[in-house]
Amino acid sequence: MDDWRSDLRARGYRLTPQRELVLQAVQDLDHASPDEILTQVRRTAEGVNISTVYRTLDLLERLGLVSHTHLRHGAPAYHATTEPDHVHLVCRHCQRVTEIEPDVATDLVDKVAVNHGFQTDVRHLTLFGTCRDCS
Amino acid sequence: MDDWRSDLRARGYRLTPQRELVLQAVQDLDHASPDEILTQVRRTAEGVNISTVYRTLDLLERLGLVSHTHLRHGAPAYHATTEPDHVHLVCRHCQRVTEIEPDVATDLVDKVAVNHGFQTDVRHLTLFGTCRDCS
DNA sequence: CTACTTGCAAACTCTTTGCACCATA
DNA sequence: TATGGTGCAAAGAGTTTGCAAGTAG
Repeated sequence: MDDWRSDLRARGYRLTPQRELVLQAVQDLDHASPDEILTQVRRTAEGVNISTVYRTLDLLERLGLVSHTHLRHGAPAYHATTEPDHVHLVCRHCQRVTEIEPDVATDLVDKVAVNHGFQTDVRHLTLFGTCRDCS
Repeated sequence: MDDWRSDLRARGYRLTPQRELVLQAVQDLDHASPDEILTQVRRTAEGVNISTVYRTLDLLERLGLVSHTHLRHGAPAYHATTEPDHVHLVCRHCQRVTEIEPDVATDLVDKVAVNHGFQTDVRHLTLFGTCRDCS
């Protein structure tokens, strides 16, 4: 929760305001696109550039602090790994995104591990379909 | 299997060589990107344009003849709906894509239907993680 | 013939990269 | 002060759109 800063430095990276702001924005926004993250960051630091956001998200993801999924067509959705894990339901009709408990996938994850030796990253699991209201 | 042609016309669309070729390419290639589909189509009809491929994939998807998922970063992967349903496993390390039987997801699909009233489209289900060889 | 389709080119969105300047450690 | 990081601008992928010319029905 706290000392990603030490970890960052321990790996030879520098702690910059941009990196703190991007991480903060990811935590505050939840499921934000790089562009939305930039907008949020710019509320505090106007001069920050989109390419810095991309580079930083990449770094934070490699450090295990953030993670991304593809919920919509174009841009990926980033969220902080400090949040509890969850699975996403995306409705193809109304585009609504719902977060649900990850344990609905336990059976699936186990079967795939046993049958195929595949370790599923549940945080990237997204189900596309039709929600209650649209069916 | 056969008379999508009648269906197409019944809905007021025209049957063009481009449409036949794109559908054929999707069936032949499996998991191809729009760009790969174009390359395949051009082996027969050189003059076909990428925008026609996009427009045609869109149409074929609306007619229920093809379907797409996001297996890699950029381009979507199209496959024919005549193929048996399957779930995709994508390894984040070696990028390998494996198709598995859709029944591993039965429990998940049922739970989500009961608990959230959500109808999952199993054909779009993709699990990201680490394959046996990479773990 | 007429309306639907296509090819072409330009525009757009999202992302990456090279480079000179800047700032952390 | 040395090296890693940033902003900027330009280049790249992937996709969409307007329009004139082509063609299926």
